[in-house]
Amino acid sequence: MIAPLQRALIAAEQPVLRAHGLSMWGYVVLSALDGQPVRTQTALAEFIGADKSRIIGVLDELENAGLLDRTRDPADRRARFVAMTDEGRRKHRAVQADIQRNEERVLARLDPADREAFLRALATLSALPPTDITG
Amino acid sequence: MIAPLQRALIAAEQPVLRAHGLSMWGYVVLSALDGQPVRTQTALAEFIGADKSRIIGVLDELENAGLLDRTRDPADRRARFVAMTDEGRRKHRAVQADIQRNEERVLARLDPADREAFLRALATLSALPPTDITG
DNA sequence: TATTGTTATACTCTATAACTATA
DNA sequence: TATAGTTATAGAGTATAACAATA
Repeated sequence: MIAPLQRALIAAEQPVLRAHGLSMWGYVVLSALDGQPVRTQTALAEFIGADKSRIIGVLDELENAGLLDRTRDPADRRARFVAMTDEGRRKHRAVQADIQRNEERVLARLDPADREAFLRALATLSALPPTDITG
Repeated sequence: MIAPLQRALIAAEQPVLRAHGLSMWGYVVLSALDGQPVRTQTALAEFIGADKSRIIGVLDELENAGLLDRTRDPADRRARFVAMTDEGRRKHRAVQADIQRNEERVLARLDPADREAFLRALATLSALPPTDITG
């Protein structure tokens, strides 16, 4: 049941992201940086369930677009501190608002009590460490 | 929230499927055939959200393993009627039982009311035509 | 020697376009 | 001419391994 739902939700996000000039991974990265920045790209990649080599092109694009900054950690010049810029925060909020507007429309299909429980359950399950699910 | 949950659930299914000698798509096809067989492979592919060319190798494997039959429709010799064999049904039930046992364990994290509402909401949303979600 | 970020390479998946056989 | 199934090819996405800089 989750698979077709996710497929449809991704399809719904696509035109919104395109309108904002963002890739799916770009949005995922910005979402991960929302709130707290991150000390290493490796940690960022692991957090979003991607390989460290996979996000480099994404970070390049986001940096070129002025949506985030990569600054070397003076204490360990190997590491690159990654943080959103103000423009990145604005962009992320705008995209998120567009996406959530559509999600609201979809969630309106549920009766209010189920909707609350659904989101609560989803939050609980998605926050579990993957090993708790794989066993 | 759905993306990481699905990733973890797929990771959990992988060893179970491997133990039964089934691929992910193989399991999806068997699940789709559970209950009613299908008159054409194209319809089957569309039903599971795949391209018709993508499931051919899967159908070959399942047929070679004796889990399904492909018989030509006498009324239209282009079409191939696809149906599970008894062994296919047994295999599907066995795999499904293993997978659901793990899902039960995960769902036990939710309190019973949320769990019921979660499954009900998921059934509602996953049954929507994709266009209802994309808008 | 180990780790961070990067690049290069290979591999897997998937989509698209031909091809056949039937209609 | 159109459709069902199949095959072949190309493209995207992903993982793996090698590399340079720093620790």
